[in-house]
Amino acid sequence: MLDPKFLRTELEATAERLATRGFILDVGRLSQLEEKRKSLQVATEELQASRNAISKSIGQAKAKGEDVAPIMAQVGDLGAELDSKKAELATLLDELNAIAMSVPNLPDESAPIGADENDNVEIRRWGEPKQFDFEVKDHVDLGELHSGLDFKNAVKITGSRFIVMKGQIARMHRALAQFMLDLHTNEHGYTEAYVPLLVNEDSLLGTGQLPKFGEDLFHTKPATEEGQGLSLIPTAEVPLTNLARDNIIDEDELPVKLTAHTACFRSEAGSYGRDTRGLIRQHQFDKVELVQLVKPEDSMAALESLTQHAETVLQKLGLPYRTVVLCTGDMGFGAAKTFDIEVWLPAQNTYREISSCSNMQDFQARRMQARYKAKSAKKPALLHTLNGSGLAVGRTLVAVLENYQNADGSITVPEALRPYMGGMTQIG
RNA sequence: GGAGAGAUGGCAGAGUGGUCGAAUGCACCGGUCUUGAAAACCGGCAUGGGUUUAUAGCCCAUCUAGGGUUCAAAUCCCUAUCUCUCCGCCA
Repeated sequence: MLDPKFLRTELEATAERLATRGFILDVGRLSQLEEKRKSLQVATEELQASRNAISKSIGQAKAKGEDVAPIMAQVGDLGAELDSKKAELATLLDELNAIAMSVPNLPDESAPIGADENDNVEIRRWGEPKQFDFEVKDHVDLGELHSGLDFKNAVKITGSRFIVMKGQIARMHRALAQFMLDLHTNEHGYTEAYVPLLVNEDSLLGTGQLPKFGEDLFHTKPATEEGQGLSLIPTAEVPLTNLARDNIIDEDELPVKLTAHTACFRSEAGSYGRDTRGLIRQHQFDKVELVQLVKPEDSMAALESLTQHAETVLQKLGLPYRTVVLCTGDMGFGAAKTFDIEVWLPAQNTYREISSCSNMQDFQARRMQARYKAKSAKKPALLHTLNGSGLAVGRTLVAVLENYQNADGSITVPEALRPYMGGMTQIG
């Protein structure tokens, strides 16, 4: 949620900045509603003030044993008038709030302006894609070769875009998650967390999945007036960031750095036919998430370090990657600035997204009322929140299988992973 | 699943219809005292919103949440959520 002041006092400038990300703000409607709100709210509050004053004088008169009938007469139909004004105001505020909750974050000045992913800007590369002197297999073929990836049974048990893993492949998947968690907790200063995989609507509103993107989620109940029940998390960003909801954190405790390994669930509505082969796009996948809660002045530096933390995973695994900064048109709803990390996939002969690291600034914090108290400050101020994948475990498995394959179809185990696989150096 | 009790400021905890946004204690901030600290004493200390040049004043709202009764609700009624105790069940 943007600072409501932007929508009141800097409406035109705000609309222009939002347009760079392809969001059209209905300036006319908004200023019209805002004007109405102002007069209606003032009128309502004045009515309330006079009602309060009269009620108070009734109380005082009664205490003195005076006759309250004349004062009671003053009340007249104040109540009815107040009720109708209140109801009118509530409707108006609901409408304004619905708009406010649906407006995406303002892009940071440093985000390149562009329309879509073609306008993203590569900022660095690490590692050289390995040259293979044989025809490379993709991870689906490699997985089947080792009886490790079983798409058929997943379809039988559940449906498409699910996976059954077995044997050494399943073990490598587990090893990857363990390796990532240990790296982030031991070397990058994150605190490991175990969190619920089902969350309530307040949490989803807080991080921005709701109200606009409910169809991307799995809900435990069909959506009704009463709600949609609990929802499966699309990312651990939701429970981790919501830990700060309605909290005032002491300045001394910042930055808060949290990591969690969870399953993530996405309905992938509207992505029919995209990445249908393999593990790239699943309804259920594992991810190690990184979340930071920081002071506003620290958030851009925190985004750089958080991105480095994610990149370190790929470096330790020896997987070539590149990092791009997303243009304004390609950023997520709540992000002010985002770096995507893309890992080299030899079978696709391209770099594919394996992590997305974003600075949400105070966008989520405002929705969640996640604040901190500085010693010098009189009042608590909104935190800045950041999150990133460190990394998507399934996609990392894909990258390891494809990048570490040998001519005979065997897979060399990356050195960093061996301690987590009982010292094993090769699969198959 | 059954029976009962409860939810108040950062924390603890008073308050059962009318100057209650809320006693008191702790914590916190400032001051006096002290070489310094502690103790003691004095003072301050909720949040959101509106209006406004103003983090000045004034006003509105908030005692888990949502409804209701009333001129007036922390206080009475209804519903939901959560917590605790006992019983049952259970990894």
